[in-house]
Amino acid sequence: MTSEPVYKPISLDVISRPNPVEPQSIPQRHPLNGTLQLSQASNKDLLRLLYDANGTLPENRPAKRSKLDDGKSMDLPKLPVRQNTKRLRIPPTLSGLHQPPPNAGLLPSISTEQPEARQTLPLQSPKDPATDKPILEAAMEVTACADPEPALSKTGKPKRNKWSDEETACLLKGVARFGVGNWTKILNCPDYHFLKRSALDLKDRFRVCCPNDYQRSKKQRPAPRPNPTGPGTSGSRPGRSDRKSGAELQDLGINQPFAKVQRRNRHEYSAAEDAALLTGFERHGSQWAAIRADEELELGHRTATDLRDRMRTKYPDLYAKAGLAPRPGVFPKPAKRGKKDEQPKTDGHAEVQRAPEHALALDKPPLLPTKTIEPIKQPQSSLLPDDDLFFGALFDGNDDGDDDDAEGITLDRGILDWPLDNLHSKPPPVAYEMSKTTMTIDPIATLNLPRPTVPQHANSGYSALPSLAAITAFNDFDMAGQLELPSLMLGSLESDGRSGGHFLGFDELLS
DNA sequence: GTAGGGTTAACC
DNA sequence: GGTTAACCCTAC
Repeated sequence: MTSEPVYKPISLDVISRPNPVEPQSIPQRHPLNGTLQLSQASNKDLLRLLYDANGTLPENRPAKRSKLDDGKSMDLPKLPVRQNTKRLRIPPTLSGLHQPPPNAGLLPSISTEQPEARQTLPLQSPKDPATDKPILEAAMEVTACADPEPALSKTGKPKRNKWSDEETACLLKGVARFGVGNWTKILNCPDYHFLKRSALDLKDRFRVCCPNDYQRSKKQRPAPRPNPTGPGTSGSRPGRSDRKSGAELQDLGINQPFAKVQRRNRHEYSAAEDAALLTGFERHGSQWAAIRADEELELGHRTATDLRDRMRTKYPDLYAKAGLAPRPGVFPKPAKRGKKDEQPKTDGHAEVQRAPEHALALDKPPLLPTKTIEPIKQPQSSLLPDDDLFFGALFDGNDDGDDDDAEGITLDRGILDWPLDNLHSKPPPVAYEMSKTTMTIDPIATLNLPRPTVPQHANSGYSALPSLAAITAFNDFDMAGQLELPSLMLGSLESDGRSGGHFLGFDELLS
């Protein structure tokens, strides 16, 4: 009887042992509740779980951007994203601060008020040799100039923000550089500085300063520069007009007539065009190019996008019935000043213009899957107070001056100490509690997830999240009471890159 | 080519 | 200054 030599493990064996946290071919079990987890799962596997409890992936997934509303699921409120605006870049260490933290109930409410520290600046400060003022004081003046608090008049209304000569000079230089009509470019150009102006403000100001140039840009014909000897041209009120003379423009280095930004002239739609568009829409659906190419309709002078826009504007109900998203329009528009009681017209469906009854025979089945859109989904409103459904101002880099109350959120430094000071306080028993000043959210309770069967952590009072397998094991639970996984986790299941999400790897998700 | 959404002119 | 709608940009 020969005995095998005893194998002694070497360090290489230890190194080569499978990493317990990496995906393996052997099905792993949940470390807490022992639930079998999927191995080597792909995003497709995950989609199967999410779409169908039986594990079948629907072949007809929703088309791009056309969300199926099965009435069983609800959407989390999405952050409005504005294109062409510079979104604030959040440092990696701060990313996620705009999302509810895992234990939001432990954190104090976030105040939008200015920190008190700003009012308790040290009195002594080194002096700026240029101005002989304390540097801090000078800095505060600059800050106040760049972002002034809206001064209130006696009537309580914000005072008119008069244009300074410097602002006007910036505007005129910008117009000379970018052309009449490129107001946003001028506004966003770092070379020019404006005090809480919108692109509309720039246009209005230019119309005041250079009415002839503004009108000429509309008519697309050159005109001689106005009298360079004095302000105001034809019909101006001497002494009061802000019109800029040729000499003043030349002082700013503007010697050439203002260029006009390339933009097609507007053409009103005639009744015949609208009728043809409706006919084309009935005939071709949202194939705008086909409508345009339909010679019988005589809409070839409009672009496909023009036709889409007109349909969307003129007949939003028909447009929506075709499964197309309505024009965002007024969202996120700030509430009107002094008309807070009025219901803002935000959804575009409550007051849509009706198409002529004769225009479309809607008794026939629609060309595209119909989609009923509820103005407000009640479960959403139970998640967050109405006031908090608007997040746009956080990322709105284009302050047009109307968002006077849209101050940036200031995090109190004490926010980091608060959880430690309240470590032993119990979480709120309900999903959220809201008073006039504070709101706390327990995201776990809010998600209404199935209760896990695992034992709770000793002394912690909190339960571990159930495994994904445990969640998806519910085949017959009431979907109406559940939430879709938040888009922050899954990126976008619609492959809509605009949402900025991405598919998380399965191991990422489990982690 | 289409959809979503931003920009701008015109009007009040 | 607010509203509306035509025009425009860009991701997909």
